[in-house]
Amino acid sequence: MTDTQPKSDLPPDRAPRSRRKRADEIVDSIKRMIVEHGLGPGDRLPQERDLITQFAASKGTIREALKALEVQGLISVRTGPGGGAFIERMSEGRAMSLLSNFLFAKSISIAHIYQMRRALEPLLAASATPHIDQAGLARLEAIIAVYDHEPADAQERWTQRMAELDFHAVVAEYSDNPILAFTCRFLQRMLKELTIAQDIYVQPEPVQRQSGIEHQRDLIAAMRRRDAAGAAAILAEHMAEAEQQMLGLQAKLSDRFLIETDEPKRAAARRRTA
Amino acid sequence: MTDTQPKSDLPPDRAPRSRRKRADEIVDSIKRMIVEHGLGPGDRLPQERDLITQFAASKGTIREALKALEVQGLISVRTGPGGGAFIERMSEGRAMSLLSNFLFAKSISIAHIYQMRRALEPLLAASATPHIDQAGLARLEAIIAVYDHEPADAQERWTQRMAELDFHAVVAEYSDNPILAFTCRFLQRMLKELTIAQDIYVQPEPVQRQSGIEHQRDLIAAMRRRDAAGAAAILAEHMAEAEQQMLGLQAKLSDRFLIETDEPKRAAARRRTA
DNA sequence: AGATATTTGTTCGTATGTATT
DNA sequence: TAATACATACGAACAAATATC
Repeated sequence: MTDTQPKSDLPPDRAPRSRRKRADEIVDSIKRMIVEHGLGPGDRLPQERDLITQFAASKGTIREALKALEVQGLISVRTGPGGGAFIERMSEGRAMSLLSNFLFAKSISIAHIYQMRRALEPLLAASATPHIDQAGLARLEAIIAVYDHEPADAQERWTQRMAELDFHAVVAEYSDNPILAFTCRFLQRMLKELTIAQDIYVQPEPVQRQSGIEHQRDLIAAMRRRDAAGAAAILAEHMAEAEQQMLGLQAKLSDRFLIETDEPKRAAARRRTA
Repeated sequence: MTDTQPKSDLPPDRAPRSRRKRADEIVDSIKRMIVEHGLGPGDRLPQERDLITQFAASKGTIREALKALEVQGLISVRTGPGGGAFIERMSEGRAMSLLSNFLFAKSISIAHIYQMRRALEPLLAASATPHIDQAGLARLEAIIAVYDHEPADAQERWTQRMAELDFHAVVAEYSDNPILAFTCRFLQRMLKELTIAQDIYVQPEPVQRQSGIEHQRDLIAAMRRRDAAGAAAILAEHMAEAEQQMLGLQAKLSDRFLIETDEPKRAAARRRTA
């Protein structure tokens, strides 16, 4: 146990051919310090001054290390008396952004996303069914109200499509499976960000509104009577339908594409330089 | 747990309560610069000196910004002539580490992971079936060879369990769905890191080896004849069986737990300080 | 192989900004 | 308002790494 075997598990990534940077060592040391002292969210790290003496490093190096921890969502730093670095609980939004950075390079399609949603959203609904409360059901009904009528203009159409995704996000809040909930919400976010999806969403009736609403009302009813299997079945059908419609509309628009944020600009820039 | 802040309403995520840091502004500017110039992996950013003049910032501030980008896996920095900051393609390992940081706080159980694996691994196998080649099938067979016999000792038992997970990781390599592949491999990694799973893996016969191997050989055969549906069905059965066995063994050992890396140490530290 | 030029890495001193009291 | 305690930012100098000749 005490022998430090390479274990062949650690270096799957890149060979650290260059010497370890001091700031990175300090990052690891601070991480160790956190777990060894059992620090949790809200607890404060030693202040810069003390870290400087403790690690015998300069201000700049310590700041780099703290910056690294901040980007990872592990700490946040405040100025003023009583300020300093505080342990944070990483927000879901940050985790998703970081993950988006990774998937940025890969080509993600509507088909990829719906392949997963079709499998996972039913599970999500089932796992939320035992835990959702009256307040949650009321929130779902309130969201449906956003799109239970014909949109007046493109702006409202967009709002309705986003609300439809929010519906599923609320369901995720009541799941007892954190990793399932995260994955589903991430997929929902991808749909919001995917440019091709955005193009689809502004099309007239990107999804059969009536049919979708019926499914969602059925889902609420199933959850209310704590029918997990029924909830899953309803969502399976709902997802299959949504997938068909999205793919159908996609066929009319484009073929391939990349993820969200800035890809179109990037592609355009590439074309310019070519 | 002890979320001391009443905080009531507004700030759900991005609360610009404190003034924006200069380094963060520069991070965003550099990101914009990257997409606007259509920079891809391997391309170089301006050197520190130029960034300093360009943003009218000090060296320390620029370095903080670069460190932030580095942690996000967007760039890597090299010294020496021709050195500088280069655009990187974020590695899967880094993405998983970042995601682990997020899920660290939440309690993840074997049941949570297998609930997802049961749904996703069959999809994965199906999506890999049309694309896997002879080399891939050979790799799968080679991995099976690692555990097609009784383990001699605890060390080999562990090695066999890891190889079993690697089997599925190889399948993931041939999927055409990047996000599905990533998710499955992440779940596999969680199983490697979960302490409770580690405890289970050193138990004698944590998984019925014979049955598992049969499934995997069947899977290879199905893939070889390009039978995606068959592959999915085999994996569905395999996962259901594995889940039952893991949960059964878990019941004999523990009840709840947290994720890998340092949680045990942290829990121990808490106990010490208490 | 060794010297050199280039570029990042680290340190120190100092000044400014910001939140608490 | 002022004093205090902390992070934030600047600039100059020096140290270390590495590609090239």
